[in-house]
Amino acid sequence: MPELPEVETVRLTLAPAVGSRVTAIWTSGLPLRLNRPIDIPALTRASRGHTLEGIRRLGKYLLLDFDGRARGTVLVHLGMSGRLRLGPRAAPRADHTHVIWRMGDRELRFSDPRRFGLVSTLERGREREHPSLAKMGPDPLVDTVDGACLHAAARRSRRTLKALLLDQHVIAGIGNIYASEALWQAGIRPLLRAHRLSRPRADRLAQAVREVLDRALGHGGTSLRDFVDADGNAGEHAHYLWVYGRDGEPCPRRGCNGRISRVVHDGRATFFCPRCQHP
DNA sequence: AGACAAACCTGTCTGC
DNA sequence: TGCAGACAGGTTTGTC
Repeated sequence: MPELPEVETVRLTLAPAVGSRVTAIWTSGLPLRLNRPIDIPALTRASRGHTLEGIRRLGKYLLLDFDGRARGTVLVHLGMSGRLRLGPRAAPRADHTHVIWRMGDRELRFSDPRRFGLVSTLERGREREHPSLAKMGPDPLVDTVDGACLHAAARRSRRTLKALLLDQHVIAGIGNIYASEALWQAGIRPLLRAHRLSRPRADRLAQAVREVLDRALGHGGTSLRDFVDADGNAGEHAHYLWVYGRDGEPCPRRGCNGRISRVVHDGRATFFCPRCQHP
């Protein structure tokens, strides 16, 4: 489900929880990503009895920073179907709820039907020692992801550009939807070999990545099915997608009379216009 | 190195 | 109406 704009939308809508103290924790006991159980003692140490001081995002990961001697951070990844919701304690519990942080008369709840998500803990200042974050690349909304940086990564890779964009070690936060969208905006074929990307086209692609993510964030993210923000609202960006999920439809680029194609690459649906996206 | 498939799991949609 | 199969925003692991 969630790529960078969706995760950032969750982060922004979770802001009202900042300043709240966790009074109790509940977990389902079911394992999440990789069949790994949640480390309940570590989660308790990091958050119970502590006040949520702030929420950060690194790529598709959220980091919930708590105060107290432990200065613990709870790491959350939403996987494909994960949700973080903030609501009244009395609200009915959604199916597949796995973690609840009680905060006075409100609760922060993590639910995830497919259980591809992650809830873990780490020590503040040691983010980069966590295996999930250790090799994470720059984040386009926070760090500089420009043509120079993209070109440098591309020139030493013989993979396709789509695969490069999806590699979180290269750029953090792009997923399957926005990889196709950014390549369409830049007018570049997804299956072009990365090392053949010229510097001017790298500039265009870097610009496209930023614009695509910004635009989606402005719409509160893309809800194809599952995604909702912390208040339970769906994002609007699905109405504005140019190519993702639109195979057979006319290319939306002005003056282009092509039709959107769908191919499967690396086992994932990839959408592009064969007419205006050049190899 | 990188392509590919399978694995993790549930829900939804399609076609018969 | 039921059932089988395909497919889904992600990441990890293993094989070739």
